[in-house]
Amino acid sequence: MSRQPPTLEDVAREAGVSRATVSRVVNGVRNVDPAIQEVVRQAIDRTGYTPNRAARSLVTRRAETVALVVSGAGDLSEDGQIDFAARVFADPFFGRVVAGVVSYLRPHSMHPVLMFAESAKDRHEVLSYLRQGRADGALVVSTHPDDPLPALLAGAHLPAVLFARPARAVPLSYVDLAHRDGGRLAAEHLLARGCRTPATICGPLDVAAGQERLAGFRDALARHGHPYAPAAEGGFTRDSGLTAMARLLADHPDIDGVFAANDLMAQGACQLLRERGKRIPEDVAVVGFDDSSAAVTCQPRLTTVRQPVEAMAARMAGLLDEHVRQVRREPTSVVFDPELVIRDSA
Amino acid sequence: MSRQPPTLEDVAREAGVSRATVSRVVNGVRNVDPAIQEVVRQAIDRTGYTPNRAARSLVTRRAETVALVVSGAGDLSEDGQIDFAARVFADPFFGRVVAGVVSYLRPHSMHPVLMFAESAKDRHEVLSYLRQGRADGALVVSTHPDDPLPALLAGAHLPAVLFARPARAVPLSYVDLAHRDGGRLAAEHLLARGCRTPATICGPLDVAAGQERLAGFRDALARHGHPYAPAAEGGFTRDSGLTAMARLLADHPDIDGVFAANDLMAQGACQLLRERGKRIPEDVAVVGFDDSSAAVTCQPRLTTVRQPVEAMAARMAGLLDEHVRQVRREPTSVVFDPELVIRDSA
DNA sequence: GTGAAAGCGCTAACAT
DNA sequence: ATGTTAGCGCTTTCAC
Repeated sequence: MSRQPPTLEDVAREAGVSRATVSRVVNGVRNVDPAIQEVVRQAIDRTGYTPNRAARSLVTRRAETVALVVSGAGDLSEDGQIDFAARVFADPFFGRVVAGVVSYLRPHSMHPVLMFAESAKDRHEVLSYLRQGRADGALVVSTHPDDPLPALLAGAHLPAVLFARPARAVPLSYVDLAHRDGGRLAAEHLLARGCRTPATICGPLDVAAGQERLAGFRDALARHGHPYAPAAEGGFTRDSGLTAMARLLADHPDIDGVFAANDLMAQGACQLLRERGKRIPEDVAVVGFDDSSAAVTCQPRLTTVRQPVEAMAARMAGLLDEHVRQVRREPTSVVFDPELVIRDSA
Repeated sequence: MSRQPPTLEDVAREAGVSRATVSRVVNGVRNVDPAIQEVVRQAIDRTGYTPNRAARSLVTRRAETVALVVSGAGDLSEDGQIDFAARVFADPFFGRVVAGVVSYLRPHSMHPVLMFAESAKDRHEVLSYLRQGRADGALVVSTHPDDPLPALLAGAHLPAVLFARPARAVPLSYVDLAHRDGGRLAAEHLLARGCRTPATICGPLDVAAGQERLAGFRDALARHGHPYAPAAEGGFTRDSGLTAMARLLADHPDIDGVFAANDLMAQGACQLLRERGKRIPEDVAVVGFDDSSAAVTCQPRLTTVRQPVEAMAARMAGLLDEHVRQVRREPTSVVFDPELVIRDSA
C-alpha cells in the first residue's frame, strides 16, 4: 500500500545534488551555497522527506531519547507490576516529574521512554536498554532507599541522573531539595502563628527526605525552646496521614499545630481533624509539604512547603543531557531551596 | 575511557563462526546446531555483547517502541505545556492507562515514549516522530472532542489506536466502554435501593462519554417511571463535582440519590454533602464512575461503575501491535462492559 | 563549496 | 546447517 518513505538519495536526485549536500542542509551545517540550500529545501518539501532515525543513530551513536525510570527495590510478580505503575502515578509527584522532564526534553527534541523497574529482571532490562543504545541515558526516580539500580548504572558507566540523593553513595549526579530547611520553615511558621504544642506526621524514616524534614522541624523547634515534638510516622499516602493524625490526637489531645511531611498526608490529617470537629487552622494548624495539586484540593487549602519538582526534574534532564554530550564529566549535585506557601490551613 | 561495545563481528570471531550464525542464535532462529549455539552463547557472555538497536531497526524497519500520546485540542504556550502534563497526571485515569499499556508492552519487549500534543506544533512533532520511524505507531488518548490528531494520523496512514471512539469518525481502531450501560447500572442501583428522586452530575456534554453515561442513566430511569432527573454538568474534576452538587441541592433540596459521571466528581459531591450535614448513603446515595483510586480514597468509599481502564489500555496496545505487524489491516473497535462495584456510598 | 566513497552494526537472501 | 554478501539510510572524512 504505502510506498517507501523518501530517502536522502531521493531528495538528492530531486534537487540535482549529492546526498552529502542534502545531509548538510538537513543538519544545518554551514558551507552550503544559499542558492543550493534553497533548492534542496524545496526538494525536501516536495518529497516530504524525513530523516530515518535508525540510520542516523547508527552513525551518530545517539538515540536522542532518554529513559525515565521509576524504580523500586522489590521483586514483584507481573500483577504487582501493573499495580506499581498505577500506584506510582496516584501520587501527584510523578506527574510533576514527568511534566518537568518533558519541559526540558521537548525543546531539545528529545523524548522520554517510560520504564518501571521493580524487579531484578526489570533492572537488567533497563541496563540492556541503555547498552543497546535505545536511550542515551537514564533519569531515575527511586521509590525505595534500597534501590540497587543507581549502583548498577554507575557500575556500568551508563549516563544517569537521580532525583534525590541515593541512600548509599554512588558516583552519579542528582538533584535534590534542602529538606531540612523545609522542615525548619514549617516549624517557624507554626511557631510564628502561636502554636504551643506542635507535632508532626513525618515521612518514612528509612527515606532521607523523611528523616531530614523531621530533623529540620525538630531542630528549629528546639532552637525556639521546644525540646520535644510528638511525631507519628506515615507512608506519604493520604490514608497513612489520616491514621497518623488519629494516633497523634489520641496521645496528645492538646496538639494545636501539625507539620505533615507531604501534602497527601496533610490532606488525610485535615480530613480526620474535621471529622473530630477540630477547626483548621483555629484549633489545629496544618502545614504540608510539596505544594502539589493536593494542596489546593485540600479542605482547607494547604499552607505548605513548596518543593519545585518541575524545575528539579527539568534540571535533572539538563544534567543528563550534559553528561551524554560529555560537556560534563564529573557527577554533580544540585540542591534546590524550599519555600513556604501560605494558604488557609496555617 | 570506555572502549567500543562489542559487535556481532566480535562475537563471531570469538566463537569462530560467521556473523550470520551469531545473528541467528541471537534472534532465536532455528536451523542452528545446538553445539554451535552453545559456543556462540558463551562467546556472547564472554564479550558482553548486546545488539545495537539502531542497526537492527535500520534493516527490520521496526523501532519496537510506540508513542503514548496524550492529546488535547488547544494551542498552548510553553508554560501551558508543563501545566498540561501535570494536570493530565493529576487524574488517576492516566496512571491506569500507562499501567495497562506497559503491562502489554513489557512482555513484548516494547516500550512507550511519552508525548503530549497540545498544539499544532506538537501534533506535527508526533507525526514526524512516527515518520522518522522512531516509534512504530501511536496510542492516543484524546482529552478533547475536537482533537485533530486522530484524523492527521489516519490521513498519514500511520498505525494508531485510540482510547475511546473519536467524536468525528476516523478510520482507526479504538477501545471503548459501553458508557450507556454504565449509566443504566447506576440508575438501576439507585432505584433498587429505594431512591425516589435521583439526580446526576453529568460529564461535559461535548464528550461522548459524558453524553452516553447521562443518556443511559436517564433511559433506565424512564423505563422505571421516572420521566425526569435533574442534571448538573461537571468537568470531570473534583471541584466541578462539588459545585455541581451545590447547584443540584439548591434547585432540588429533596434529592436522595446522585449519579456522578466519574469518581472525582463523586468525591467532590460527597464532600459537599457532608459539609451540608447529609449522611451518605442514608440521606443521599452516591454512585460514581470509573472505580479509580479516588473511589476508595473517598469518604465514604464509593459505590461506582467500574471502567476496566488497565485492561482497555492493554488491549489498545495489543491492537496497535497487530496493526504494526500487519496481522490486522482493517480498523476495529473493542467495547468493554462496565460493572457495578458496591461499596459504602450507595 | 560540493561530491565520492567508506563505513556504522545488523538482517536476510542466496549459495554452498 | 553455515557462510557470503548485499544492502538498510545516514554522516563524515577526504579529495577536488
